[in-house]
Amino acid sequence: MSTVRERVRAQTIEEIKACALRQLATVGTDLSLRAIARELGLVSSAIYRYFAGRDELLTALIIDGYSDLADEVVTREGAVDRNRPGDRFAAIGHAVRDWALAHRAEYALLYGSPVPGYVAPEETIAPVMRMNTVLVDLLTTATERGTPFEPVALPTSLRHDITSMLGTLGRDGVDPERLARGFTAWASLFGVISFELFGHSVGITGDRDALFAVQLDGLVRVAGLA
Amino acid sequence: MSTVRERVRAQTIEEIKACALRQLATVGTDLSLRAIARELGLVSSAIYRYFAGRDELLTALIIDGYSDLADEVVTREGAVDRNRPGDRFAAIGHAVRDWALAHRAEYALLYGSPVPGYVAPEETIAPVMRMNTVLVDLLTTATERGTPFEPVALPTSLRHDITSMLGTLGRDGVDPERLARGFTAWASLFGVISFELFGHSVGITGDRDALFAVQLDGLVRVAGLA
DNA sequence: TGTACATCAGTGAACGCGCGTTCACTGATGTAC
DNA sequence: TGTACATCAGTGAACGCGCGTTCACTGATGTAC
Repeated sequence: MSTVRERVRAQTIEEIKACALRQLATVGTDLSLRAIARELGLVSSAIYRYFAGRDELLTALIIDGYSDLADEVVTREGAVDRNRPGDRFAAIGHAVRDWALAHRAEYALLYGSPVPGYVAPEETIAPVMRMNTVLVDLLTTATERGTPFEPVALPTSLRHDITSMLGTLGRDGVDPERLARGFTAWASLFGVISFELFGHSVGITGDRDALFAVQLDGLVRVAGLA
Repeated sequence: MSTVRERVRAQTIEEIKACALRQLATVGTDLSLRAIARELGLVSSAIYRYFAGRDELLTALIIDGYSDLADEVVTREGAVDRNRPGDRFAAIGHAVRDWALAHRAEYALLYGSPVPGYVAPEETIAPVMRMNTVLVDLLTTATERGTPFEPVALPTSLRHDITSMLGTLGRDGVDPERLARGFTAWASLFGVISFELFGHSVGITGDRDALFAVQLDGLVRVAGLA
């Protein structure tokens, strides 16, 4: 192990990413390698020792973002009684929102408009999956415990697709109807958070926390976990 | 009325905006005045006869976007029985989604991540208000008809803020609880649509229309309008 | 209807800027014997 | 422990590019008398 060099290298990579995030926070999604190099006291071409180009850096940021968010969500949700899926959903909701408020630029990168010209490579799938798994786990528990949920009439095509997806995940036990409801709440959660972060909730109240708590209560109901 | 000149001018303005939209669709939010001029066969400085700068063009696009969307929503919702708030909400939902699918770039401009460095001027408030009014109108009808909704315990600060906002709008009749529920469904609607458009719903089903219909059904329930 | 003047669309050159990426290089850090 | 070589971080100059905005200008369209 060529420890010294390797440790320094890993550290520089972290510095570059941290700097990129700071830039995202001020300038938005169009980040500049030259500006990063400048801020780090490097010459612009030095960045290429660490990342093959702009897109590779973006990919690293996205992967880190999903991973960081998933970590947060998993630990916060893990602190709640496993047998109370509604509480678990609420814990997830608060975790996502808190993370989003603390990492606005990263949140926008993950859940805002796609970055023009950038196509996410396959490596990003795994960390996204971690997030999805949290939801599916919770719905699995709800299924096992027989938590009642408001029924939906799924058209056969949809029911078929969802069932086969659940099969792929090894979760045949979960009702497709329950998953449909759960996914609606899931997408809604990000909608509610994006509305707050992107400035569409202005003028309603100054007490953002209270508003979110009430909204989350509504979403737990849609998910059929109240 | 200097008709000829004025008509040509108005037409050129429309051409510039149309070209800008086409650019947004391919390149994303960072639009280039030079590229627009090029495509229109103009010299880059000519644009300044029509718009004071990039930001003014962006503002025009945003205002047009909200207006166009509001038009669509208002007409589609107007075709539904006034006395069925649930159906009205569903009509709104479908109208927003159809518009979003047909105007992806514009939708991202309005409801995606904020454009870095751009602050929306006051002129954008009015068209946004038209959208909000559609929701409030619907909730007013629901109130008048006494449509039942799932109760929420609003903390006093929130209840106070919402009540005073309703007062400002001249809608004192609407319960703050109902508005909270309605607004949750409203934000959720955009969340569900953004999820689909921004690629977070991949892998669930190919039948997007069916999925949305089911999700919308869930949202009508959150809104307490089922 | 005809002329003198004002308005305004569009030109073309120039300003100063920042960007991503390449390339041959220096010099320090690590490795093998 | 000491030397010869390989690896690799960082340099600095250069490439070709596109951008927003300004300015003094030409020439056509409109207006007033």
